[in-house]
Amino acid sequence: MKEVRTRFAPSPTGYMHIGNLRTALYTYLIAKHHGGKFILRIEDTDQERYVEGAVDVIYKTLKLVGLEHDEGPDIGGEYGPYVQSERKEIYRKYAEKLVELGGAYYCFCSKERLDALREEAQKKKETFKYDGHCKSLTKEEVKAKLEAGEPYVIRQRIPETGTTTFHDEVYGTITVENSSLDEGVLLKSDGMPTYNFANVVDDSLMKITHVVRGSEYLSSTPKYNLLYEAFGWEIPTYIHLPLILREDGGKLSKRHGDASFEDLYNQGYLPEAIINYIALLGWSPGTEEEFFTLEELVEKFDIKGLNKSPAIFDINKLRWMNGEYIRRKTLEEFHELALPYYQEVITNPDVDLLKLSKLLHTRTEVLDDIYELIDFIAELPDYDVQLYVHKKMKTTLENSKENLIKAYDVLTNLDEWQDEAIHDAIFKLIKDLGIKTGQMMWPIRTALSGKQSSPGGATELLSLLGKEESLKRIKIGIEKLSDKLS
RNA sequence: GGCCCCUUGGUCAAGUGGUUAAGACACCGCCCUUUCACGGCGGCGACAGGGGUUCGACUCCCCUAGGGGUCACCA
Repeated sequence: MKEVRTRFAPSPTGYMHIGNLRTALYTYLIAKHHGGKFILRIEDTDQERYVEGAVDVIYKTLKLVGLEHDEGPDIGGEYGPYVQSERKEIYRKYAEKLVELGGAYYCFCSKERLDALREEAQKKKETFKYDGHCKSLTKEEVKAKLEAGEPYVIRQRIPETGTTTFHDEVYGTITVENSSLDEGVLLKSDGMPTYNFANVVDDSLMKITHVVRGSEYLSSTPKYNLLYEAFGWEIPTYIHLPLILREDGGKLSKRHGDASFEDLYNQGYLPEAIINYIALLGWSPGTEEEFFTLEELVEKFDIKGLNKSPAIFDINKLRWMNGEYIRRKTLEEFHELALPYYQEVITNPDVDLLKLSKLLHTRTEVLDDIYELIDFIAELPDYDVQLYVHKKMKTTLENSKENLIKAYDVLTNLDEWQDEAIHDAIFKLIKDLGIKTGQMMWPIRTALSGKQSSPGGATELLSLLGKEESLKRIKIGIEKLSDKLS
């Protein structure tokens, strides 16, 4: 069997949404599973959509998630160049050859004429199809127009009758009427090819064996087949992927502000978690496992597990999975990830950051959660005293105040500010007073955090904030309660 | 609208003629517990509808409905 070669061919829009990323992933997996090559090609034939720095976004993303390509613009390869705008002459040559072969023809129709045609079709509620106006131009007429310097495009010639059939690995065999196919532009008047032409030429020239792309290309695939046939080229194996949809069922797009890989990454989603999650959107290993490294995916990936129906991107599950990835890291690894967040907001030098990481490790699903988790450490929020009242803890404004005062005394006299010592001192106090644990712990925790919930209980927070800050906050709590009660 | 594709719980998703129709997320409850989280246990919840085929359909066929894609000198 010949070497499997797949390609990921994004257009540089500066935005890689997760649908694109998943296509890249599957494309990579298919190649690597068979020990083949994964090629990166930049499809920048639309000069108007050129975005500065967009190619770098692609490199950066692929690198972050570990999808290393074997050939591409940055590393070269046997079949370069790998940027379509640099292959302009190649397309022209093949377009002209296709005209000779009878698979295409020159078209000199103006934009105005085309627009009028389109408008007319719309009025009659018909699908627009080029009317073949220039199809019957004689060789001489074409030559004359060309020599006169008239702008032109090259269009694909499609049989008026018959059907075209292609086979897709996931969708099966699909047949369409040739009469339903539009004779689209292959070579634009600026000399650049359209995607429809460039992808076929490049895939063939670059010896791509498996064409992997989103199912939005399913409806134009018959035209590509006709092109391959006209050139006498071998038709690749098609693998169309089901789309990933937004929560509301629409297609993912930049316009709708759908999260790109970059957005997710910046919010603190881990690349490996993102990859793992999207691998499972549209594909199933057929087992109950759901945690996979890239290497494992390479090993387990099988086209047979691909789904036909579109999948909705569920940020909720990604969140959970990301949290799972975080929890599976060692404390030290997590600490390293969290440190930059701490440094952004925490100025109190008494705070033991490693201890903080211990508390946040199981409470962080996405790194950005850390901000909200630690905000109270930097500054005690201006909380409502009603926070002290907790039914289950059996606390009231009155007993909270009393217990806080008692705790303040005990803690003030505590010299050894260590977890165990703090814990023992408070529990001794609770025992001496004969009250319920929560009646002491809840007020302390509340005074320390000023929040309904906090990462860690009273003991942890006392230890974390340090003696000085802790006493300060308890005092504030006592004052707040006194004010309210007076 | 034409053409193409899709249809198992809110979401992902196993299932390929005979199953109590898995599992995961979310949600709910309980346990653990000094809040929250983690963890443990349990619960809710689905084969879009209608016709066939068959001894028997989630599984095969047809129709309807719903959803999606595509109809550019964008990819």
